[in-house]
Amino acid sequence: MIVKEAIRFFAEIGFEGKTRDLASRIGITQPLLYRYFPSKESLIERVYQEIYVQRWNPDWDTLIPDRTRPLAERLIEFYQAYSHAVYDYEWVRIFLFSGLKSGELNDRYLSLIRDKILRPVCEELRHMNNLPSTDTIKIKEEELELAWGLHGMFFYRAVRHFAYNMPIVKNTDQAITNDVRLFLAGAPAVHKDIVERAR
Amino acid sequence: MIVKEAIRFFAEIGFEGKTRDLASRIGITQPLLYRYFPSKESLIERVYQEIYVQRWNPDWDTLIPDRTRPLAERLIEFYQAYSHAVYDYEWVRIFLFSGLKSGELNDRYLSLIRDKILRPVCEELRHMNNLPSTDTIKIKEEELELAWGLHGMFFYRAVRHFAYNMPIVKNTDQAITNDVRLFLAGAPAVHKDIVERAR
DNA sequence: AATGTTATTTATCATCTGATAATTTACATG
DNA sequence: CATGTAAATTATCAGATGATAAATAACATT
Repeated sequence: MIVKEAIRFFAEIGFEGKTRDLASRIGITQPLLYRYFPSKESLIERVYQEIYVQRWNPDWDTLIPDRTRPLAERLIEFYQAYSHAVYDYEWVRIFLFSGLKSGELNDRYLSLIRDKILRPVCEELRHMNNLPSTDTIKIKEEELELAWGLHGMFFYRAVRHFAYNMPIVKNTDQAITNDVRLFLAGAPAVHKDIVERAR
Repeated sequence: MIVKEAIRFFAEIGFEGKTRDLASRIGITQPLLYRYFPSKESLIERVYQEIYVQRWNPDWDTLIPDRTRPLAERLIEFYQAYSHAVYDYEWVRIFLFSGLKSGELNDRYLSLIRDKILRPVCEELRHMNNLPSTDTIKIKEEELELAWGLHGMFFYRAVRHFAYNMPIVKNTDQAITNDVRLFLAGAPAVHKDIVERAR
């Protein structure tokens, strides 16, 4: 109960939220928190762990590189599934709070995004557009930045909604579909130049 | 001096930053702050004002709708110019902190983005792709959401850099150019369907 | 019901924090 | 140089805040 409410509480208020307010929300007294957690900091650590756990489904590892299916289909399926895991009030806000605080914790997760989503996307884009494989010409920063653009379309929607409190788009799945289609239709126009430039 | 350092300070620490720490940074004593500002809250208000001022250049109003030039050229010029105004440590972080805190202040600014950037972009996209004008068929939520995608590519880069502390991309102008080119090349593939669906 | 153990609350501490009052320093003006 | 005013510092306050200790309530076992 403490952890569950702490996640909600810190997501809403930020980590400067007072232990008394948290306790009052749970319906217990403030010192009771200290029977279960030695300090506020340790409770926050627990919140981090809880929040970061199980946000990546191992099935997704094989989803993006599966060339038996059209890339658009794979990316749409992936981002729709992924959105169900991370398009979430608590996750988005705690991720932002944590980033603004130190950034340490986000590093791990951003590496995951880069290695499990963006690099594979670059590889598939190369393949789709008949460009040299990433073995012969390795992925360039500028190329990865293009893929971050796709991720930005996706994640900025969550930022607008959960951090800026903008009204939610009616059909998220449709918006994701549009983003991916636009991205894949537009990528060839710039991707080739980027790879050429990299030679 | 107080305001200048307060901006830097609150951007770094967040609005929970202590007045003593701020004073110590400026090199003055904490009570002296209260000679110039009646409360911490009023100082934060001042920081808001200072930060939001002059972030929009009136010249930009006519830049995006100027059909004598190619749309790509206009959008690239706009976003490169715009990035010089807002791609900034203090602005991005205070905007995020303020959003996470209440969202009130961001509303005004997001309305500006919508009305001065995204709606014009939708109108130009309609024109470029020979779709009905926004007078006959008004801009749909889903269509605006597409344009938010472009903005997301742009702004999420700033979030990654200033909130998550990711290393900066070497050539921001090139990245913006790529984003706009990709967006304009990809938009026709989805834009028509969206407008059709709106009928 | 008696007794020991665990869970929870009440009372409290030391420190921090925004804010104010009293005092001192710096400075401008004649 | 004297004197009045503004600027800044020192000394403090009241309430908040993370954390601890002591007391009480709840509960399980016999």
